[in-house]
Amino acid sequence: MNLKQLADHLKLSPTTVSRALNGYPEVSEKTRNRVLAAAEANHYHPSHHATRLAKGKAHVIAHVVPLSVHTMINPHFSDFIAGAGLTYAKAGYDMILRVVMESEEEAVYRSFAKDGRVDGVIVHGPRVGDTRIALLQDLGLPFVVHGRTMADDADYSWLDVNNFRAFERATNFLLDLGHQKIALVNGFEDMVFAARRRDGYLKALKDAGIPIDPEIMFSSEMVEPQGYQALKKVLKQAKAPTAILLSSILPALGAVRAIHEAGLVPGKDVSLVVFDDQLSFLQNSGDIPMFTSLRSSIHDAGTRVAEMLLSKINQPDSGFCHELWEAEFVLGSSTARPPQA
Amino acid sequence: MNLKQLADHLKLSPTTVSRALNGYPEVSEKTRNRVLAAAEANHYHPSHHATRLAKGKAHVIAHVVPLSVHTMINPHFSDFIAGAGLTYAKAGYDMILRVVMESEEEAVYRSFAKDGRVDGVIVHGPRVGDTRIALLQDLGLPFVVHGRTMADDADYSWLDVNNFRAFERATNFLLDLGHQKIALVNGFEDMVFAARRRDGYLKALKDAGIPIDPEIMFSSEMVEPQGYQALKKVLKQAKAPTAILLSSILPALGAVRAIHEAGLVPGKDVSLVVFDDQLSFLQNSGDIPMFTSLRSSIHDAGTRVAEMLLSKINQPDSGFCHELWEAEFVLGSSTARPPQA
DNA sequence: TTGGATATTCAAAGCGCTTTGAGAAAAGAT
DNA sequence: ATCTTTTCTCAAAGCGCTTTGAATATCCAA
Repeated sequence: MNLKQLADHLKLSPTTVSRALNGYPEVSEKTRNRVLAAAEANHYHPSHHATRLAKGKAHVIAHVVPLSVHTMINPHFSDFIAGAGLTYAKAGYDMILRVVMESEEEAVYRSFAKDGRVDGVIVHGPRVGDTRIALLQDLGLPFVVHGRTMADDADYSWLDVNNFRAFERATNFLLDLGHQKIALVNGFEDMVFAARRRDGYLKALKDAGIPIDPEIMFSSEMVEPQGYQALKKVLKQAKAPTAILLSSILPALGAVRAIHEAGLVPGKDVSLVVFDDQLSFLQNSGDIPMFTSLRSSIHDAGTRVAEMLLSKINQPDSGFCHELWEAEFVLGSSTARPPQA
Repeated sequence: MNLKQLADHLKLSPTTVSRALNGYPEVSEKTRNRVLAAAEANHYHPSHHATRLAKGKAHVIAHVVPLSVHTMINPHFSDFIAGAGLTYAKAGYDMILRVVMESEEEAVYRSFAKDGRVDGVIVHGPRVGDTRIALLQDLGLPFVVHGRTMADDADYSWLDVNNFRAFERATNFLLDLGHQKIALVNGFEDMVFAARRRDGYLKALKDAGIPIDPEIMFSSEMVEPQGYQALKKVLKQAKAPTAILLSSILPALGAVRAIHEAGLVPGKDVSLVVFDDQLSFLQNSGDIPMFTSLRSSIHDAGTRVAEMLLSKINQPDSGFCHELWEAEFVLGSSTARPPQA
């Protein structure tokens, strides 16, 4: 059943029926109720594509997910999506997830900008020297970035966590406890967030006059085995680090595993500080959480980024919006003074 | 630039341009090349909604993700999506992810069926007594189920892992090693896959004449703390289980943590067998994998389910397709004979 | 040279909705 | 009772594409 048929059935014009359905004021209450009832009774649902074509708006947001060599979706991503997706759904928007090879990403954005299938996109995980932002600005497709570039972040909207500060702070905390040798288990440092975290860590070390040791700095995919392998390597060193800074709970779990296997106790022999995205499936909570951490909800970030994009779409002329969230410091049971201090 | 403008610019009719672009034979090579070149040069991208309206097909698949009270997306889901999403993208389909509250799920399916916005849907995580399948059959919306119901699975397409067999086998393996007391850390048992796993476990115990002990059977969200808490509880029992069967690597990591904390060694004092979905961010691999497991790639399942749905959409009259995958048994280092055997 | 077959191109009618501009009906003012 | 207003309803023109059926060009054999 389409609009015309419904109109015929009601002996009304399509115009009136359309208006009644869409809540326009120039239709009497009596007629509106008749229309609404008939629509309900006949299971009438307006054709999505016809509506979109006529209105010129897609009511769709796209998340383009470039698959790297790993053919994986970052697990942090699923919580981000949960937050964003719920926001879209509430606002009557659909979310399309486009999984593409990295090489096709640009073409996808180009077609999105031209074919009107989406109203805007979210840019995930900006890399150092990322070209996507310039491209999107060029194309005029509304977007919000989760994260930001290393510089020039004034002329687009973004939401980011203060990664530099978080890691600087975490490092200082460990230094204050007396740790002198602190390892870093970081994500890929071509990602801006990881680069900033490294810089925060280096800044704190430098301020404390502690030399940098590349042997205890790791940078790769933030997964469980990453932490395991890094700790395996580090713990066998002559003068092993007494503290480890980790970029995610996932490698932290691997680190704990390696520490246990070495017959050591985390939070006693080796201190751990973790950046905690509050992944729903890896809660670090309780009265005394397992890990001392810097905490910032990636789920909430998803929600907020989605809101920012929707408001940008609905008020295209509003300025750029920037939010820099500070991670919350949470004392857990994974940190202590270094053993012989 | 739209089709008409492009046609005007080429001094051709929209008909011819459309045909040239879509590869119809009744247009000369010369003209086709002219059209293609002009489209390229002018960055012409056909309007998505206009195309869909005219063609009557959406070229979109929806995954409806009901959020339970937990407001989380199951992490297993992200790997499934990666596989499915890539398949859609290759076939020129879009994937929309609709995150909804459980209560709205039915309304969403109804509108999808009527408004033509999607060509088909994937049903995730069927529950015992699930009503979605009957609804979709009723609505005539093409769908494929990842998993299946407890009975009546002949009249719809599905892909499932033989969960019963996998857990029966895992239990038997532990029994053969000499374990007499085997705990089960399972997912929510209103989910069909979890119910089947439990049944396989119970069957093996029953065949071996071992009494069932509800005190060592757990059923909840498959996350890291689940395994931790279950093991905490179990290890303090007078006659603690010597082996644990776990439904996912996530709780298995929690279990390892609890075992370590108790001063015991996994794979020696306590044996673990895990169902391994081969989550990309929690690889259980290597020469000797950490966990003895039953392995079945959820990523591959996503790929295959997507293929099944696409072929169903393109050949609506083909029959139902059923695939039951057997999990692969992988011997790791988390199992041994029980301590004093 | 011509008739018929074949290869190309086109005008026009959808697809199902929204929206503009007008007209008819009802209500209020004089 | 007449003239404005205000309410309500409608016909028709899009939105940008595809597709049908017809028309024109081109080709070949007779």
